[in-house]
Amino acid sequence: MPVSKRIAMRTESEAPSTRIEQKERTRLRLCEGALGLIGDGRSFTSLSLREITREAGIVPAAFYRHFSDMDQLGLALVEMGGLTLRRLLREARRDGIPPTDMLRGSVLIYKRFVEERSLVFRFIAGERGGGSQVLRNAIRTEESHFASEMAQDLRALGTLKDLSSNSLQMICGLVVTTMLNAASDILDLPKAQIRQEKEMVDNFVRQLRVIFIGARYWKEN
Amino acid sequence: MPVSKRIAMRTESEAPSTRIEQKERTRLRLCEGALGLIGDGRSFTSLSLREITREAGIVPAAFYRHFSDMDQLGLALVEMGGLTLRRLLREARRDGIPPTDMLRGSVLIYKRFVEERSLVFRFIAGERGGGSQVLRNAIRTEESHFASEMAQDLRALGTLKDLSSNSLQMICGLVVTTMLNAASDILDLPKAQIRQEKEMVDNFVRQLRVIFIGARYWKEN
DNA sequence: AATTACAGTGAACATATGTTTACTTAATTT
DNA sequence: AAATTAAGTAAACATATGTTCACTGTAATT
Repeated sequence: MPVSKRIAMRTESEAPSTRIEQKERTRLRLCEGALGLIGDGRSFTSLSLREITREAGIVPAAFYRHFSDMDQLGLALVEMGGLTLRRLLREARRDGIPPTDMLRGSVLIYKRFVEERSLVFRFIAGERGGGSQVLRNAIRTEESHFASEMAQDLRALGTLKDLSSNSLQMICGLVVTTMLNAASDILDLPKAQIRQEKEMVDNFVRQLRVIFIGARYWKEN
Repeated sequence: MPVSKRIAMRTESEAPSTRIEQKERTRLRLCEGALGLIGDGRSFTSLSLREITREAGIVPAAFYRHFSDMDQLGLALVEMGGLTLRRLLREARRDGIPPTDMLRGSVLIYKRFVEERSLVFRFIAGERGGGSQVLRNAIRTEESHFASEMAQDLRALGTLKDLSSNSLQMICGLVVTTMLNAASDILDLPKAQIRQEKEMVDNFVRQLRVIFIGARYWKEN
């Protein structure tokens, strides 16, 4: 089952391999190993150090060259999750928002985005409420950064002009949690059940619509 | 560390103990043992059968007299969670909604409710997005029942008269996920940090307000 | 060219795990 | 009162775990 039968030090046509590059590479293999196991339907907290190193193709003891602890690996994954979320916003900024039926368009883009990065989202959605205190807090921080960036973008777009930045932040927080909840739903969609899929997307779109209507009519204090 | 040093069969002043009662009792001890470990900051998926039986004061093999599987124990806990949610609504129905500042009042009641049943809510909040597929689906079902009941209650109260029951269900779904997200926040509140506590409650209240404003101005299709 | 730093090895450790099997012992049924 | 049922026991099993230690080979530094 281990995904890599590659040995670690022998640089087999992989790259010129400076030392730090090589270290980076196996560090990444550890992260991806963990994500891979999560993809098999396991929760991060239930993973053992040994299966992860097995997956990464190194010996258990070598784990400690990269992380002092499973929690540290978890934090690295949270950071990957944060980067992923930022990329979502960056791409949205670049491509602009779909001109007609903005919300539905955005939701479909988001859905695709989640599906293409299913492992990271599984991890985030999974450890957000469960896992260890440390991870939960780290994820919360990442979420709130994400919400802040989203608020900035909305400001820049001139959406919801009348809201105080405080209120805007609070609303973006609500949007973010709704998005992450939806991520979990998206990932659990039975394959090729387009009926159920339509329904889920529809529900998601309508929930966001409710939030934005609420935001438009929001009165400070 | 095991919370019960009590032996199982010897009925030591516990009760008259018919056989089924006794079985029920240790079954409960298994559930509570699991919840207890979750309370220590562990996720359900990471618990082992053996620690749970240790906690319950029985021998590992005896576990199978009650559940064929850890997943089955999980499902029992989900059911407990469902019952807990129903009780929340039942009490709300009985006591009525706080007359002034309804939302804030409800939130404070909910907060207290969550804190008093922290273990069940930790479990639900934790396994909702993570854990096994089976558990996630079971929790989803429970959530949707909860949302339905809430919708019924809102109907009976004459709130949001103009909404189709479909839309009402969708909005209650949003409220429920927001509540469960908040539950996670409530449980992670650092003890006696009333500043942070106020802020969290405030945010929660305002998010719900946004949703209900959105609901009031919602137009079908 | 000689030295050093260090990512990865391999073996050993003490413990923990899930599941099975034959058993005991008390409540229930006959 | 005797026979049956079944919750809980005790021991054994094969495997898995996290962490340690002295090691090796090579890229990097001197």
